[in-house]
Parts: sequence; structure tokens; C-alpha cells
Amino acid sequence: MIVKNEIEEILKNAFVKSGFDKDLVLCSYSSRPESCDYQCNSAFAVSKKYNINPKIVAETIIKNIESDDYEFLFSAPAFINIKINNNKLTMLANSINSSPSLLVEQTKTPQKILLDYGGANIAKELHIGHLRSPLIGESINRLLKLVGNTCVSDSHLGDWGLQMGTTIAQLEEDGYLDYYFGKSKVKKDITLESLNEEYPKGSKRIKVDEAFKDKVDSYTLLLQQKASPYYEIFKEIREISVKTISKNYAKLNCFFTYFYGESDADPYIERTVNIFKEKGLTRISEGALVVDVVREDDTEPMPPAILKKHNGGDLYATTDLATILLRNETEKPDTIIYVVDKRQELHFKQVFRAAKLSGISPANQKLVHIAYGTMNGTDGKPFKTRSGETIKLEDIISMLTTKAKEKLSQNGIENDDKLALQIGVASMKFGDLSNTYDKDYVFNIDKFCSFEGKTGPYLQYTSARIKSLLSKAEDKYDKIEITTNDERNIILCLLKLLDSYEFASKDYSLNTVCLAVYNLASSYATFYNNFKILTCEDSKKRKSALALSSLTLKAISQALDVLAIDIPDRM
RNA sequence: GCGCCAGUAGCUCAGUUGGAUAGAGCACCGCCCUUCUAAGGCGGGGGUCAGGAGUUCGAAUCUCUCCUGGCGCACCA
Repeated sequence: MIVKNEIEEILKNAFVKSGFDKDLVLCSYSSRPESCDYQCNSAFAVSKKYNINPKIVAETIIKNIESDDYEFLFSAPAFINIKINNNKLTMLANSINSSPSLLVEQTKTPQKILLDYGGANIAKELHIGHLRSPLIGESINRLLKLVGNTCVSDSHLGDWGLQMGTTIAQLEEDGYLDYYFGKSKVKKDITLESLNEEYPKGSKRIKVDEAFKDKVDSYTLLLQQKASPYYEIFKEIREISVKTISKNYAKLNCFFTYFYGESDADPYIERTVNIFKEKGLTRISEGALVVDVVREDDTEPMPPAILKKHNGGDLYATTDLATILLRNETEKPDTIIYVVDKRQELHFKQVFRAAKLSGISPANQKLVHIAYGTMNGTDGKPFKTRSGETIKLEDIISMLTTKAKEKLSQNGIENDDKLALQIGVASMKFGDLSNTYDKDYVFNIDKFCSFEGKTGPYLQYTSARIKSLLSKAEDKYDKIEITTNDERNIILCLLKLLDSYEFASKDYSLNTVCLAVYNLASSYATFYNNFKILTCEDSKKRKSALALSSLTLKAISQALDVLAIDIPDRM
């Protein structure tokens, strides 16, 4: 926070000179942009502490200010309004412009961070419910890297639980697995379509058909014991699924360092369970092996974590704990971040507590659950189509692409599939990421497909216009000079955007980055509309405007890179 | 029942440790393309921040209360 920190230093000196406690100094962004750029409201706190009239406090502070770069003004009853002068803004603009990283503040404590994208289930195709985890995860990954951390990511596929037993049992009953079970010499291919049909079918049945549920339980257990042919079938399903998942996630610019799943933790499960047993942390409850994680001060229900089912099978908590052990023996991350929807909050509380109790996660390792909200329909429940189906991710992507193509066609750009995908995906991603991640929000297909106003395509459009402008310019440009209000606004928005990375990396609030980059683009659009750059006859002004445009483009590009949104050359 | 979260413009959402006149986008109305991409810019209308009480110089923000909705509460993930 370049400017804010500097203003606070100036204020602290003035506080000391005035005899006030300098710890009370706080500088914030202006809530009244028409009268100031930054503000300090600390006079009220000082007034209270020393029992002095707040007006006198503010006036005293202002009198003791020493600064050539900023103007400090009194505003009733006791606000201190701060304005940056043009020289300072010019200097800032040029130093940001000459820095490859645009002076984004680097963390003082760089960490190795592992991101866990909380398991797309491999038994079925990706649907709309699988959208937020990779979108949010990918952006957080990029954000944390931008501020100086090292990150690795793991898809952590859901591939070792009941859903696998269910799928295999249902496939078997419908004759897909005759070859594996020796009933046929001909191998029937398992396809994505068959998985889409068979898993939901079996999933419904286990709730009503007890015999089938018993079969599913036993198949799940057999798989977890890597028995034949269950393990071979699992491998085939997994391969088909991973292929599709990675393809679709790549379309969204989401990538993983590792395509691991729960099953990859299997070799660590026995040791994990033994660690708990040896430390005396386990007990048998209703036939299951459990770990108590409740604390005296808990106000919410806190059931024990289950390590082994009554039949010896493994559960979600088991594989998650074994996965932590695996990671601490391979990657040794300082922090593990789970990007998983908030309905699983209790599960992660249990796992985190159990991991700390057992020492599987060292005391200084940070375990974080980014508990994002669900996308709801207008009925307030997780989004379903009118017929009650979930929408496939692939269908959403094609819907977005079609809409983008129509729009491109109006602008005379035909048959550019790649561009249409970039625009469509930008709309969806920005629409999602500009919400606060932890709240549920209403999924609106029109909003996801909209290209006007505060959207991803607006940012792409602004960037494409700058690119086009710069390519037409015949001047060489480097020095920026800030003189007008429009130019001032651009730099002020830029400063806020650069600050937003620090803010966002502390609490994972990508929406602040979204808002800040939109405001930057918007302030540039105003400038662009009011000032015809290429035809300006004053060459100094023209060159400065070009340099300012170039800086704006760099800053928008940096932000969109964090959001994993592509910038096209034209649209 | 217990617990967690939410309720802000017609709609979808922001609102940084409590600050000045509560913002944005969409939708609606009006203006701006003989000049760099109109997916744009400028202006306008639109609010009991769910209701009530309290703390404070000051509350959308903190406390209490109440209403409504969502989610979670051991062998699913």
C-alpha cells in the first residue's frame, strides 16, 4: 500500500508533534472522491482519548503536517481530507510503469502453499456445482503467487468412496462389466454417457433398495482393498473421467499441478489410522473406529470423526487425513488451502482438529477451508433446471460460446471459436468471482451470459481498444504526466487495484480485485471518451496519454491474469 | 431441537478495522459515433439497509430481541 503507508507516516509525525498517540493513526480511501483522495478520521478517537474538542484536534494535526506531496484539509466536524498533488501522482505513475511487476507489494513471509480443489466426483460428468471450486481456486493460486508465494494445486478427485461402489454395482447389473466378471469374452466400453446414467440411477436405488445398498457397501470395501476386478474397473472409470475433467477445466483456464484423488492417499491410510491408535485417540463407537474432536467450549454440535466404518471401510475423513500425511511427507507445505463448498464446513473442522491432535499436521502448519457458497436458483436452493436436472458444465460452456459468437458476428468477426470461448468464459468467471465467495448467490444464466456493464467482456473490450490504439500510434512514448481529473482518476484507481492484491491475499476476497480492475477500466473509458489521443496536436500530451494507456493495459492484464481471464487482441 | 450463515434500489450484488449525502451493474428514461472498437461515454428517476430496542459525537456495520430464508448436525462426499 504505497500511498496509504506514506500518508500514515506523515500523519504519525504530525501526531507525535501534536502530542497525540501515533498508534491512533489510520488512513483510509476517500468516501467522498469529489473532495479528497484519502481521508483520516482519527481525530475523533484522539478527541475521546484526550478529552479535547475534535475540531481542535484535527486542526492541530493539520497544522503540524509536513508534506509537499499531499494536501491536508480540515472538514467539519473533524475529518482530515487528503489530496495527492499532480506531481506526486505523475511520479507514482512513472515508477509503477517502469516496474515489471507494477510495484505489487510482495509478502514478507513467502510460503509454500498447497491448494486442494475438493474433489470433483469421478463417477459422473462435471456439472454446474463443480464450477466454483476451480474458478476460485485457480484465482487464489495466481493471486498468492503474484504476492510472492509458491503454490501447487491438487484436484483431489472424489474417487475412493461409496460413489465408486455404487457406480460399479449399477454398471455390473446393467451388463457393462460382464467381461470383467467373466460372463463375456467381449469387453464393453464404459463411456461418459453410461456413467452419467448409471451413477445417478444407482445413487437413487441405495436409498430404497436395501439389498442393493449392501452390495454397494461390499463393492466399496472390495475396491478399497484393491480387489480384482473392482480396482481394474475403477482405473478405467477414472481414466475416462480425468480426461474429460481436465479438458473442461482447461477451457476455463483452470489447471492442476497434480491430478491426485482420494485413492492416492490409500497407501497412507493404515499408517494414519495407526498414528491415532498409538496416541490413544481412538475409540469404538457403534462398531466404528472414531476420534473425538469435541472441545469444551464448542457451542455447535461436534460429532467424532470416523476413521473406519463398522465393516472396516474408509470414509471421507480417513482419506483426507491420510492425504495430509502424504502431503507432509512429499510437498511439506506451510499452508494447505481447501477450496470446497461451505456445506462441508463441519467435516473440515473435524479433520483439522484430528490432524492437529495426532500431529499429522504439525502445529505451525496452517489449514484453511475456503468455504464458498453455493449457486442457487431463484428458489434459494442449489441451482437446477426447470425439469430438476443439473446443467452440465459442458452445456454452459457451449451456451456461453454461442452467445459470444452471435455478438462477434454483429461486429463482423466470424468463425473465431477460440475468441468466442475466451469471451464467454470471461463473462462467467467475472460474474462468479465478483461475488463474495462465502455467500450463496443466485445463479442467473442471463448474467453469466451478459457482456455489457460490469462484466468480464467489458474488461476485455477496454483492453482490446487500448491494444488497437497503441498499434496505431506512431509515436514513441514513455513519460506519463498527470494533469487532468480524468488522468488523476486513472492513477487513483490503479493504486487501489495494486493495493487490492494485498488485501485479497489476506482474506481471499477476489471480489475486491474484480471491483478494482473494473473501476480502473471504467476510469480509463471516461478518459478515452473525453480525449482523442491520436489526433491530439500537442505531442507531449499525446505521448503521455499513450504511455498512460499502455500502463492501464498492463495493470488490467495483470489483474485479468490473476482472475485467469484471457485478453484478446480484438473483439 | 441445537448450531452456523444470510436479509441493502424492480432484479443481481458491493459496501475495507463504526464516519460525511448508502454505491455499482442490469432494467427504465434522455443525450453523445464526419475523429483512436458504441460490448462504450454522459445525465436522470428509483432506498424505512427485514422489523424493534440499545451502545456511540456518529450504526448497513457492534450488542440484544424478533421475523423470514438457506445450510449443517457420525458410518454420503
